[in-house]
Amino acid sequence: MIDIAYLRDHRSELAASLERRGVDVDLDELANLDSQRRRSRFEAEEIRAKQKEIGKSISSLSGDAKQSAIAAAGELADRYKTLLTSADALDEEFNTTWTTLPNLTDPSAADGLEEEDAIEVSSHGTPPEFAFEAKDHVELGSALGVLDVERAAKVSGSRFGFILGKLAIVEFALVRYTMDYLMGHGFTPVIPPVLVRESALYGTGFFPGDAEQVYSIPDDDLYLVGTSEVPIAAFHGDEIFESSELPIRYAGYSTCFRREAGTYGKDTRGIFRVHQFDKVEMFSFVEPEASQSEHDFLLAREEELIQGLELPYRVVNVAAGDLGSSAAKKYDIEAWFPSQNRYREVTSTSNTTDYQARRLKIRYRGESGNQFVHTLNGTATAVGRTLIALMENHQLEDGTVRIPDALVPYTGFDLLDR
RNA sequence: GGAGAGGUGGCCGAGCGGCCGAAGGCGCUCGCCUGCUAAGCGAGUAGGGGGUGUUGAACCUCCUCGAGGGUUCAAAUCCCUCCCUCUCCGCCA
Repeated sequence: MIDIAYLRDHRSELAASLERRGVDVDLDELANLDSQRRRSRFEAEEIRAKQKEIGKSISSLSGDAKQSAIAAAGELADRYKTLLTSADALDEEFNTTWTTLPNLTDPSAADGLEEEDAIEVSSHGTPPEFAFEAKDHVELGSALGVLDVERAAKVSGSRFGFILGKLAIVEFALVRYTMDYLMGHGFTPVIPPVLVRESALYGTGFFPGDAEQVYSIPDDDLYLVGTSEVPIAAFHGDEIFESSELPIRYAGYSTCFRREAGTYGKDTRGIFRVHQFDKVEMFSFVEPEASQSEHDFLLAREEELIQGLELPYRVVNVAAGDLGSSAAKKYDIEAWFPSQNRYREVTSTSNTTDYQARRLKIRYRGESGNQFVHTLNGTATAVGRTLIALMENHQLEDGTVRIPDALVPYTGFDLLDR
């Protein structure tokens, strides 16, 4: 959630940010509501202070004086209760709207509302030219017996896959490759819970906005996370760091679950868009002054990781209207997918500034008192899509796949074959 | 799943209707002292909201002793519900 100071003192800046995202909110009305709720709370507190003052004197009084003090305090207590109720109601009314507002938009985020409005920042490598009829990952994987989406449909429905044999080993290799690399850059590996309480999703900004994308376990009031960003961010909820402890960086490995509501008919082939996949996610807690450089740092890690896999890719600056509620700025890395003849997202890194920290109450002791940290996240390796990119880009004429040198120490083989 | 115990400040731990946002200890910070270190002495040390106000001073006030309700003029203290932790038993990767 955004600092309320923007509503009170920098309203035009806030309005401009919301407009860039295509969000329509009546800020004047919100500001009125804000001052109303503050006035209401002030009135309630004044009454309460009087009530407490009389209350304190009661034990030292006796007789009629005592009785009339109790009566007076009782009357004030009733008034307080009424005033408090309306102050609470106003707070709730205000928060209902305020917490749905997306983060302030970084001025350097690309303009536009759609995915297509993203601006290419750079590109690396060149798409492969095949001297033969290239296959897509489903054909390659099925023929090698390492990928089975048909039986997955039988067992679990559409948008699932079985990963088998050597391809499963490639997953483990990718994860270990990624972890080794990130540990060398100060990240602590984490395997977080994938079932979380509602508060973790609310705190990270996925609730209430994106609730329809999240699997729920109603019997136990738990939710399956769509990314380990959720449990890792919430890991330090309600904590106050010493500034000497920052930055703190985690590399979380988890399965991710996504309902993919509203994507019917989109990316239906293979395991490009599935309900369940594994991912290594970077997550940083930093001081506010450091968040921009940290964002660059995370992007650099993503680039080095994908370069190590010898995949052609480009980096795009995501458009303001496509950022999601918590990101102020976001870069996507899009790898080349030969079967689609275009670049598609494989990783993404967001600077969520203090948006999640404010919701989760994650602070640090700064020189001017406690303030909110900034949080950032970035995909290190999204296993499913990376497996596809590896297969499709490094396929050989006989339907086998070359394993890039960086992975061979982890796979123990240099060719994905039967 | 069954039986019991308990959740208080960074940590340990007292308090069981008002003088308690909370004794004491540890830790930490600052200062003093001892020519290092250890020890010692003094002071400080929870978070958040609102108001007056400065612009990164101060003051006033409210809330918070697991969470949410309730009783009372007054709740860390009494009552209810929930959550969590620990111990024992059972089951289990």
